[in-house]
Amino acid sequence: MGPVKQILIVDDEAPIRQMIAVALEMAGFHCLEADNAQLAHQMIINNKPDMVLLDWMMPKVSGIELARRLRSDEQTSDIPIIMLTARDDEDHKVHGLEAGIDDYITKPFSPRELVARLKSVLRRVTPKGVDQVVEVDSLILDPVSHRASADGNTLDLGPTEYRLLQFFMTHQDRAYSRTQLLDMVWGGNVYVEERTVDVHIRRLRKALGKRHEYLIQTVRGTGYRFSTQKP
Amino acid sequence: MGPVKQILIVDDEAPIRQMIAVALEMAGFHCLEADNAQLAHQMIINNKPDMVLLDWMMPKVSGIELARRLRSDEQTSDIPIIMLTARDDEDHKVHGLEAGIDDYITKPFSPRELVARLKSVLRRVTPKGVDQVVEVDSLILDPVSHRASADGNTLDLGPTEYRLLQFFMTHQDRAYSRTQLLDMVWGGNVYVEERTVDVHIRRLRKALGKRHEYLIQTVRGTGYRFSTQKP
DNA sequence: TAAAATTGTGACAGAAATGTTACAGATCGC
DNA sequence: GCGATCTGTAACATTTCTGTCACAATTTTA
Repeated sequence: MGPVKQILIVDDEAPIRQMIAVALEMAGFHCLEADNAQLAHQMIINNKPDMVLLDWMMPKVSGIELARRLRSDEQTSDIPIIMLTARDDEDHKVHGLEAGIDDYITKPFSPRELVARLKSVLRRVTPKGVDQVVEVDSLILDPVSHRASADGNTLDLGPTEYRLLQFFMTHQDRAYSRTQLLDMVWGGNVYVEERTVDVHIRRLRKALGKRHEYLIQTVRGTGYRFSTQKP
Repeated sequence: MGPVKQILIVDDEAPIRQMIAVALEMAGFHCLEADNAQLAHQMIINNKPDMVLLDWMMPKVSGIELARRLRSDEQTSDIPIIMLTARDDEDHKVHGLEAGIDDYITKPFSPRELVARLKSVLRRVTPKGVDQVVEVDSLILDPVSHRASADGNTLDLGPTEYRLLQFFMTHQDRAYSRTQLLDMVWGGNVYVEERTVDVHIRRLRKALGKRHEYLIQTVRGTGYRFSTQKP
């Protein structure tokens, strides 16, 4: 077991912070606490915690705002973030994903659940900020210029295909159901047939070409997965 | 649609147990019952249920005490617990939180409420808690990427074979009858010939290959068992 | 040892899931 | 308004999976 992980808890309500802190300490983590975003930012820069637990709703600077700032700063863009959110709001989830949130926990949650999710995220340290160029097997996605290219050639993708590819490239090695993809890529509250996902998958595969289409794998009975490891 | 969830109901009053059991069976769960903590503990170790419904007040060993024991044992610390409590006592809730209770239901409650809470907890806990990578003798099952591999090569499994393997890998060293397997892996309310299990076992063994097929052992007259220990 | 259970195995047809194509309406820049 | 894209669906084509059956192989029983 590696060194003790430092977790920064950011929430303006002291009781919640403490409850979380107790649970985490019992699970063998080391906790830092901050009751506002400014202080949190300071502590993050000074202490470089291994993860930040961030309350969505906070006075002044909101959690999501802080998340954006952390992501846009080279120095802090690697640190995984778990968002604590009071409502089960799909819109928020989508925005959160864009801001590079690694996971969500909806209040109320049990300490055990928190610890489990936290461990899961730590295990999967995918320190890719959202605004970072992602490269996979000479497939390059540049969110800044909003273009994807393979072997130097720009891919001709529609907006949806681009978002789909972006989502996949930042969430590799994980199987997603059609519903999840609709949630994450289309945005939760649209009603679209599940089969529509298949069609877009097909378009994306076609655009990727023979050389790269293997990256998008179908997981029969479940959905799809993006992985460099061949099926 | 995963395997059917097994719920253990622990309460010393038989009518309450039955009422709960009926409600849960109707909702598609599979129920086990225990009328005291000792028996419950035994059943939990033997059957590894997906969740425990635990009455707070019981003769001899109380519910909260059993919860603590379950939590402190590595083997059972993952199993979610919902506490059935007669009074709406805040103190208890706090103690319960520390003991890792996942939710509370205050008696009297409606069956619908119970099922709703139970599903909610399963939804929250199951994906992350159970989504642990399982590894057995260089056989790896990763529920997140929904992939099983042996010696680095992905196994080619159909959905049912995958679920079967997943069930076995998380329920090792215990023999299951064909009926039980149909309940757990197929889902209780389908009518399928028992021999069908044999066929899937055969397919799974084939997919595992010579090197690993020994893991699935035939228990003549009973069913099958998954174990690294040769018979 | 023969008969009876029990389990292993291969084949197959129907079912289910996914791939693929075509198309009509929507959207957008001009 | 107009052409070019892009989208979501429906319809049809393919692939893959499933449950059974019939028969073989193995173990138990008598």
